Amino acid sequence: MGKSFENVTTRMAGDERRKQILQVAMELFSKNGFAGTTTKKIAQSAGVSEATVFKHFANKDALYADILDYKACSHGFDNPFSEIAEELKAKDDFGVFNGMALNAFKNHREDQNFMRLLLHSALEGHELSRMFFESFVAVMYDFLGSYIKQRQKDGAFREIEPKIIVRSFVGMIIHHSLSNILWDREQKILKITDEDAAKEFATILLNGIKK
Amino acid sequence: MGKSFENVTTRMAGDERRKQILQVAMELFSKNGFAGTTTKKIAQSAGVSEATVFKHFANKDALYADILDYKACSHGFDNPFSEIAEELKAKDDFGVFNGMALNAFKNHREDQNFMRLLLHSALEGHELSRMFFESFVAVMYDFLGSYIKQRQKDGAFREIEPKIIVRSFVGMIIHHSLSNILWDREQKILKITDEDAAKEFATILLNGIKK
DNA sequence: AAGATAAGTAAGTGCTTACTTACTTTCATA
DNA sequence: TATGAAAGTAAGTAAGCACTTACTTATCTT
Repeated sequence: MGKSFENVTTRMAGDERRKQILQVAMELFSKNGFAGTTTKKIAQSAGVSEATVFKHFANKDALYADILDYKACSHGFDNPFSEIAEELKAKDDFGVFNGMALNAFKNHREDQNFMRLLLHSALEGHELSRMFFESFVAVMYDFLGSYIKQRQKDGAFREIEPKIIVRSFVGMIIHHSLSNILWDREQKILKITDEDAAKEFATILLNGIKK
Repeated sequence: MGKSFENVTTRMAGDERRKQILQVAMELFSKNGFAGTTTKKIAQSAGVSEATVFKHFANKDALYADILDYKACSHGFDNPFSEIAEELKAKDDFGVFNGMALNAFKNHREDQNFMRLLLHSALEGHELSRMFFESFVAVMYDFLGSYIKQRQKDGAFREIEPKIIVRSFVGMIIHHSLSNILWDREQKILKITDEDAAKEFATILLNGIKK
């Protein structure tokens, strides 16, 4: 008795197991960093032997790198502007900035592990960090920067270097999310809904740069 | 020949050696994190044997913990408002926010290793993170928050929850420093002097919250 | 039902890790 | 100038690391 329960087959299809290992590996890497996470722990958390982990991934580095692909394809760093396409077209400035912030807060909240992983990889100087930066951050600076430039031409915003404006706004957003993830999980310092935070940040920024 | 040079005594007084080991250890921990830094590397970087490191520190954990004491006591998280006391008294709003930003940028620039160490410790859930948060961040939110509240009473600022304003401004500052330390060391995305950045951030924020 | 293929593992490999032991060298002071 | 304490080390140790080998099971195909 009992034995039969322990003996239930846990064999999975290759793709399924791969995904499962990636999932638990991301959680561990996000908690303990690359060097702080052992392949043994990953295997244990996934409920397989270490050898199985190395059947699915050439080595620890490849496993780490594949997390990025996995994230990029599944949830994806899809264009953060697809969600605010209408506002952009309509030049609804509040809609644009408010929407961006709301979207970011939602993603950060749902993907705290990935946020932590990105920070770890930035500190460790891992390539993941550079890839994310180039394929996401730089693109966002360009895109939002060019929207701001257009609105300056329209006479809606003051003539400030657009990238400074982007940095200001991104700073508000990232710092707010990081505060909630890293330092003030219980929101002792500032308790506020995502909606209110987005509204306030967008308002402060837009008043700060309007003509 | 040569021998005599290699033989020059490098023996140090105990306290001196201790400090030197702490110094190189902090650099390594800030680069590679706790798990990513080996006691062997620390010893090599300090130019002593591993055994010597363990003569001075009971174990790797104690060495890490002592770095925090060392930093907390030496530079200390001293009050960030002592440098802008005059501006605060004169209610020179631009002076206050510009001065805070400039001060922060200077500290972050001079102490990149400590910034990185703080981030590592936040991710690893180390006590250093909590200590820093309570003795520095929380205090700053209170202090700057109460200045803002006063200026709202004076009719200078709009009635926004002061802590949201603090978060906005701190976000701009921290994110700018972190960008320069972690993601964009060569300032490919945004090249700007500390002075200009402080001025622009202060201007955007003050226009964003003024009545 | 047989054979091919893929999922999975027990038991290693050589290397690195944090840490120790047993010893030598330096140097201030009596 | 002899001595004792402190600075320093060479050469370990056991445990842990990423990764491999040689093998066993399960499942799908024909």
